[in-house]
Amino acid sequence: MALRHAVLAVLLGGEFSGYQLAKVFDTGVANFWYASPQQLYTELTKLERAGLVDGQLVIQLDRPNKRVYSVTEAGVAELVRFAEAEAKPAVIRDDLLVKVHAVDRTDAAAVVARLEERAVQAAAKAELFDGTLRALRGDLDEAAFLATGDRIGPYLTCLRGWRFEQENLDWCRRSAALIRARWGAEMRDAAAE
Amino acid sequence: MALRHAVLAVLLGGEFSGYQLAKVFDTGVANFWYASPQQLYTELTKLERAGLVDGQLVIQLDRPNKRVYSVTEAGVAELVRFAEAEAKPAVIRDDLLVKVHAVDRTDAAAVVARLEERAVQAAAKAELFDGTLRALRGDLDEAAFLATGDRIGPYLTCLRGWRFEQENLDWCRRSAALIRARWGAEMRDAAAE
DNA sequence: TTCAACATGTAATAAGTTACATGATTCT
DNA sequence: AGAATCATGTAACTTATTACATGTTGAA
Repeated sequence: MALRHAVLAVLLGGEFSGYQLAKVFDTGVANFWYASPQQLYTELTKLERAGLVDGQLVIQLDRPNKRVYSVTEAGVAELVRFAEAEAKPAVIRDDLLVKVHAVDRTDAAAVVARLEERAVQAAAKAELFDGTLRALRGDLDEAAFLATGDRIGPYLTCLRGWRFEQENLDWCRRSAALIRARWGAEMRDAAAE
Repeated sequence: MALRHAVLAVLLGGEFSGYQLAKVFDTGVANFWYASPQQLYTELTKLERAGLVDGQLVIQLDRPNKRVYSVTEAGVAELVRFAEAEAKPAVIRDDLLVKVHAVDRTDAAAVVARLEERAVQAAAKAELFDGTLRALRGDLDEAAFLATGDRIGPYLTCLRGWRFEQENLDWCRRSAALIRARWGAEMRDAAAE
């Protein structure tokens, strides 16, 4: 009963097939929800049976046919109910932070490597979100778009995702540098062995 | 096989009972992992059977007895293996951002209310983490602590959590103000009905 | 004596992940 | 002919959530 609303919220932005949705959810939809393709296919089936979305077969000549979904009136009503309910605290589960938390007793060189990998990913995501924000704004500047644009919801969530990834990048770099500074000698010793 | 490492990482900081751990995980352990008490009790049982933690009964006169756990050598070895494995992308699932994403088609007043609730929670958490950071630093300033303190891992993760909550607070406030500005008239109309 | 905090679990259900399966179409 | 992308699912398994269940101790 949770993925359901995330899917409905994304489908407000237009018609999507399961495959297209899977790509959107794979990047984490501006960092607020992640779902696997398998989850999406089953969820779309459930949503359609519940009458919250409407699926239409699209015949394609240049590639395999697909089924695209759009939100029904009942689906919008469900989103309204959801908006009024209390928001649960966000669920965050991050492997990398567990590794950093334990760094003093494990393997500093390995943790630094993981931080650097994540930094690269964070930079890529920040740039991706930046592009999305520009596309949503169009010709308008941010203030004008937020005052007059037709859908500010996706813009606000994307802004949050963008800032999150920028902070992530900054934190990964600083943490890696600090760990290097403390375990530099040992890391060189280990490399020399 | 995921909560396991988060529990081990926290237990590196000392002995904890299931009940104490539950309180730590309830705040999200500096925003990198959330787990319910039920999960923790079952996980601790599994960890002890696997020999990764060691449980000791503590007789208490002033309150019910408890069982406190500490990480064994095998537990530390498991954390080292974990540190070297690739970090999975973080899982984030946030109800509130779904509500905001859909705000243009749902109930702006309700979403603003949820944003304000979250802002209060974020401010409280930021302050909590700030206190934790100060306690970890002791008399030292941040640079000195990071250079010479005996465990910087928990400090770095707490720093991340602190920044995250500050950003959260800022985003909630700005988003609420923007939504109010756009739907102010309608929100007043609805309130007047 | 009732409430809050301390303390620990089990069972049923829901959700999410991983592995398995298939097939079309385009490009090299 | 083989790889990449598009496209959609099912089944088995692992995790997480929710509901249930119990009991101690201290303070109001």
